[in-house]
Amino acid sequence: MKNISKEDYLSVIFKNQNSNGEIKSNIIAGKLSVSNAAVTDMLKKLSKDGYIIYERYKGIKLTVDGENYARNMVRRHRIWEVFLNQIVGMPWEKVHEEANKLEHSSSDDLINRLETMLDYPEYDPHGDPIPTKEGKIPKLKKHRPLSELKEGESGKVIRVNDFDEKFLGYISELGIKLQEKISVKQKRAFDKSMEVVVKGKLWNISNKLAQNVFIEVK
Amino acid sequence: MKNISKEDYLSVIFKNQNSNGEIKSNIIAGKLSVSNAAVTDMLKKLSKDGYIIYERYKGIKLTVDGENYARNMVRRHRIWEVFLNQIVGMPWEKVHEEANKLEHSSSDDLINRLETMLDYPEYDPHGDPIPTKEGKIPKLKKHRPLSELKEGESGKVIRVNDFDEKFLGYISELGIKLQEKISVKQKRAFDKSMEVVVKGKLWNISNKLAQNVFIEVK
DNA sequence: TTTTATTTTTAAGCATGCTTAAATTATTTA
DNA sequence: TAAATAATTTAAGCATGCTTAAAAATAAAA
Repeated sequence: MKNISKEDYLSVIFKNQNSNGEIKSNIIAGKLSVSNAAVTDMLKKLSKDGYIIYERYKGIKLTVDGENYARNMVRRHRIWEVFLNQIVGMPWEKVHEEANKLEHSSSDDLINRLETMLDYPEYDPHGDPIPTKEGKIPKLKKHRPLSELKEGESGKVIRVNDFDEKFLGYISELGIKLQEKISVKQKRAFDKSMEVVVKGKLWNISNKLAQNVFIEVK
Repeated sequence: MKNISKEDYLSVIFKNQNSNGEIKSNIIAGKLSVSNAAVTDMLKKLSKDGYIIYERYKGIKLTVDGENYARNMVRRHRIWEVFLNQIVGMPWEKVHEEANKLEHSSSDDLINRLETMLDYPEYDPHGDPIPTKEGKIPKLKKHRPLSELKEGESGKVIRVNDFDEKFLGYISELGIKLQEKISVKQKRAFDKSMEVVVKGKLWNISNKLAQNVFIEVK
């Protein structure tokens, strides 16, 4: 019950690193809602612990140890999400926050038991891939944000961003869920909103919403 | 993720208060493996927060608020234990430690969902009663420690102490579990050890062990 | 290239929860 | 009841993880 903060920092670095495996301390502060000073503090500790390569004013990069630790945290989080959703019956908009707490407080043994019970799921309730015990991460099918679909195009929801409970609650009301088909009827240039059909119903959705729903590319 | 220590202190006070609802700071330090000074520190905080009545060098007593908080922690702990044991299939000697972590990291909503799923269990895997949402605590049937049974007596196991994983692992090897029948064949005065029969097998057990297994009184 | 703006770090400080050592109060025992 | 013992509290200090304000380094714009 000691490394909650460290674990959160490592997760954020892992999930937000760019294609070169780098991240700005800025981003970390934003995602964790702490000051930049707090980030600098923690970077020093993580560096001393051997989890990141860090040089002041320069880049931040996970070491192999850090990558392993972080990937395991992501694994723990997503397995809890599947468990809460499928076994406990908790709605998908609630599982993220609950898993955020549980991920720090469970043994690897428990996580592995849950995984076995769930028959080794590859994706969490939001469509994010679950790293295996060995560190493999299932590939996501090719996808693009709903916001980039053109008028007349349609496709299946393959992933949604899980950053905000209210966002997820809202799209649930529209009938949007994984594997659901969505068709774009009309796009309005001036505010980038769009009219879409879900389960036969027509909805007007904002660009911000559409940016956070991802459609499988056929 | 803030009140882990406070929650632990309240639980310990709740579970170890005497019949007048009092407890010595001594006991708390022992149960939590911290110094007496740490206990004094925390008592001041708990008092300031309105969870206990506390006067230096005098007694320690839970307020109504403190009692409610503590009882709910015990509820959370024991519901997790049942869940881990029955749904996840974790052996009883492991659930206590795991629940010790999870109890601080779950919403009341999750606890209530688990409880519903389990169909409102009254006892945890060690035979301890689970307080209801409303704060009612199921009555334990009358029982006494196995160590107090006389030669020739027998009865069913109704509760075991869960303080030590190794103890539980050991008695599992002897076939001791809830509802199991135990007969006392012989008692040795010099070290208070006893010979007992469990599932047709004869075992020699120490007084210390026998003090932590409780037998239903007919 | 120099100025301006942004990002990052340092410095000082705070709350939490722990430690050991010394002092104080309560309880036993002679 | 007085002395010895046990329990409890105070004092000083430490690590963690955060804050704001000021300083330093980097990146962007003129």
